Amino acid sequence: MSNSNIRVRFAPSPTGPLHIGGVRTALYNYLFARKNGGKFILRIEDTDQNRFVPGAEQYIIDSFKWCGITFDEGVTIGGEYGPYTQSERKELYSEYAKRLIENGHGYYGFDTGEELNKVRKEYESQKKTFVYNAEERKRLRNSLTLSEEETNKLLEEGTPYVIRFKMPENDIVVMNDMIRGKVEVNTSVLDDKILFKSDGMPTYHLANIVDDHLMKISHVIRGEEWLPSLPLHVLLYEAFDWDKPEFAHLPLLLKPDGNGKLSKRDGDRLGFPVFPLEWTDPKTGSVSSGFREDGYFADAFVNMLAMLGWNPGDDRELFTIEELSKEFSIDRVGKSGAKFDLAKATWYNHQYLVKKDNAELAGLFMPIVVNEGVLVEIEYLEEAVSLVKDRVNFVHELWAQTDYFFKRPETYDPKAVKKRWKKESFDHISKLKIVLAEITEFSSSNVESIVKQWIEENEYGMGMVMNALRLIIVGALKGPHLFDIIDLIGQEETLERIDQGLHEIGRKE
RNA sequence: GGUCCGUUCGGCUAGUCAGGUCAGGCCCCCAGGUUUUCAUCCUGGUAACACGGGUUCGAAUCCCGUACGGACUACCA
Repeated sequence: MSNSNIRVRFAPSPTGPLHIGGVRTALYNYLFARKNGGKFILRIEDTDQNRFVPGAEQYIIDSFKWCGITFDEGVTIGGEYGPYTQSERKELYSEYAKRLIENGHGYYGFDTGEELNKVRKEYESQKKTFVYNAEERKRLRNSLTLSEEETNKLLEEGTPYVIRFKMPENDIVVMNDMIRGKVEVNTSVLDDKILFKSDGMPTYHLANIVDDHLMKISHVIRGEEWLPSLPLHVLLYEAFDWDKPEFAHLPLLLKPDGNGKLSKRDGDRLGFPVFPLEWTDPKTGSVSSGFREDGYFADAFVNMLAMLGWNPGDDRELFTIEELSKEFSIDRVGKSGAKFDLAKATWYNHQYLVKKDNAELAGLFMPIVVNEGVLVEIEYLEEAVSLVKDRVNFVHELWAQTDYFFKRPETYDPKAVKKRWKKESFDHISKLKIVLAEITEFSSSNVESIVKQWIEENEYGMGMVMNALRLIIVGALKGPHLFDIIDLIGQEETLERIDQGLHEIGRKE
């Protein structure tokens, strides 16, 4: 299926780093566009001048780049519906706000923030909630209660004003959500939302509708937190007499323990990232961890995120972003919130790590090895990585599993010594060293067959000798197939480690 | 408080729209097996339809109610 009229957008506000819930929303938009042959647009909604955070926009762009989520139009790439930053479209919005006043769907409000707060407090003290609605607007300072002359006078004097939406009274708004189906709301519970602020900027509601219309957005796919404002948005489209896009409200990403929306605090508290990339707050200097810096692969991260709320309908769980682009469908997005599960995220990373080829992993591992003060050939690293990759989840865990490939044991695990270093061990290993020294083809399989044969001929007991040998080579009872280790470190190193081990551990009484 | 949304194993979920297999899979956890060690791997296991009504021969599935949870309720998005 391909439809060039399908156009979706992701419209973040540059108020800070993008949290993984936002990344998932963007991902679903991206997948929806790809699946349907549509266009994906990145628009920056920076209509709140007070909350602007330097670097946030760049962070968002960098995050998507890391994830492999690309845009067809938008900031930094352009397109025929630009500009794609709302502050650069400022002039547009007042024009549309005024159009609403002209056609009777909007009005000027002259109440100041302080006045309104005062009223709110009064209501609160009476245990009532103030809402600027059809009832209350009759008592407040606006172009509905003021005469036309008074209104014009105030306007001419430069009195600060806002433009509000004139919410219809007692009307049923019927909406459709692609995920939830039919939703109905009575307008009498809605308020007269501000569409245009006294600072000359539109609010989200106005800017969003105007831009979605002008940018010919066909489907609005966004977080569930927007569902309560859907009636307003639908009414706005109707007030402008514009065609409405389709709406899909995605379920929220929840904190792993308990309930509630996943937040930055949960990450700090439970020790996992909630942001794709590390973020340093420009004001406080505080650093928030990122999935990338924590060692997650971008493809694993994207896969994990995609499956939090969507599934293909069968048992498959591993998908590249390209595969997701072919399979994704809004129909298969769930209705309920999904708790972020760190264990599953780790599992995903493991799956991708195992699938990566050894050369790539060795390349990623090299800086860590160098940092440990070890100089080795990349080929040697590849061999080591291939032997242990299935026992780690992250590249940074590789060192703990491979350090004995690069340096001789500094200690010999006391527990292991106690358990596996028997009276006969010194004698066995001393003799075995002579056998090993005589082998000319020092390959894993050849050494294995010679050593095993030697053990059997001498009736020493496989476990007895092998554990002692492992202890001497590795320093502990861990690691992959011992003959693979011996093969990799080589004959000379093996013999030297035996000498060192015999000397260090000594005879057992 | 009000409005809206949601509710299947500990977590992610399939199954719900078109009622009818011991409610399936993955992660986690537990046990066993393989192994010279650890890990991997293999096998098996514990474990759920929020509750109460109704419709029906039959309900996780349709309807109503209740409970619980969440989101929203700014001149923020």
